[in-house]
Amino acid sequence: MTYTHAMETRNTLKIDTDQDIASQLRKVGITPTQQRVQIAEILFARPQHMSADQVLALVNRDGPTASKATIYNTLGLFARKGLVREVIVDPSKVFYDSNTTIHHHFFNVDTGELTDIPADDLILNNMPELPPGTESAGIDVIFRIRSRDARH
Amino acid sequence: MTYTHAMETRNTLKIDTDQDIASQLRKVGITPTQQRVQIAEILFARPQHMSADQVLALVNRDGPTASKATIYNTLGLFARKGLVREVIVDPSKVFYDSNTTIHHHFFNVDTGELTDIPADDLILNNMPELPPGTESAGIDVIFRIRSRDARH
DNA sequence: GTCAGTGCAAACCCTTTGCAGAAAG
DNA sequence: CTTTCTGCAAAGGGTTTGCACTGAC
Repeated sequence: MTYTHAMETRNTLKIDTDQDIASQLRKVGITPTQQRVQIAEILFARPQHMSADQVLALVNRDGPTASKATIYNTLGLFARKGLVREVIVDPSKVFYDSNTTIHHHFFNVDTGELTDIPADDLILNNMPELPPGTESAGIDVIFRIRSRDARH
Repeated sequence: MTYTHAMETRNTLKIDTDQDIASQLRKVGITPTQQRVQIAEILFARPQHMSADQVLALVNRDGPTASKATIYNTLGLFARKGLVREVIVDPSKVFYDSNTTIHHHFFNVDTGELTDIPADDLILNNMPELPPGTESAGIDVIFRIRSRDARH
């Protein structure tokens, strides 16, 4: 995923990039439809955290391109294939994180803002043994923070 | 909160215990109504993780005692007052943890089961600096696990 | 042409809300 | 008596579903 925001400015490059994305999707066993490519384009423009709603809004910024159902289907599919990471910190909505390298999060409970903590900024020692018959499906470390001036 | 499950068997003790709970609630600035005491009784019988739904079912096990709205109001109030900890691991519902000592969680994504990890079983080093203008509101560490035989 | 993917709207489910009645002090 | 709390039922809001249509290959 070497696609960058700057590429969007030139059409020929955009087409090339779409082809790149298409082959990336094929590589993980995803049929690259128009909608999926467009959603991937938005998500992988840079490492970011987006809700389904935000993806929907961006995809349809210049006229309707994908429906709500397709957004949810695609995000779920991408998550299952490991292209994005679901971040569950806010009971009201799921965030999709296009940064799939190991890292942690600050979550501002006042603003709903989610920001990254590089993996090596935090070290986990004495890792607990997993319960018998289970295997790891990921570790989430969330630092919940509050804006210092916020009312309680 | 020294209330234990065994106490429920004797009525006189139950009454005493209700008074205990009432004063505990007053201590943190909560008016001890019938419903709140009953909810507290259930939650603090032992350290446990319950969804609003589960609390509702238990409270009303022997006839209706509290409504859904009251359950949500009370759980939210208890959380604000620090009597329970909200655990956000499942996008579909919030868990309320009556163990407020520092600890972490296993979350089995297949079964929805939530289990404790004692704080000292895991050590966090190199803690990141909080973003300027913010203060901590808690740290959540969740080990997501899968039952080893589960289909993917 | 076939099968997978998409769109639409309705259904779902947990949670919140508005407001009248009940309880706490 | 006053203020806070509770109950009911309806509304809210993110997510899922059912099914006919469309697009990928």
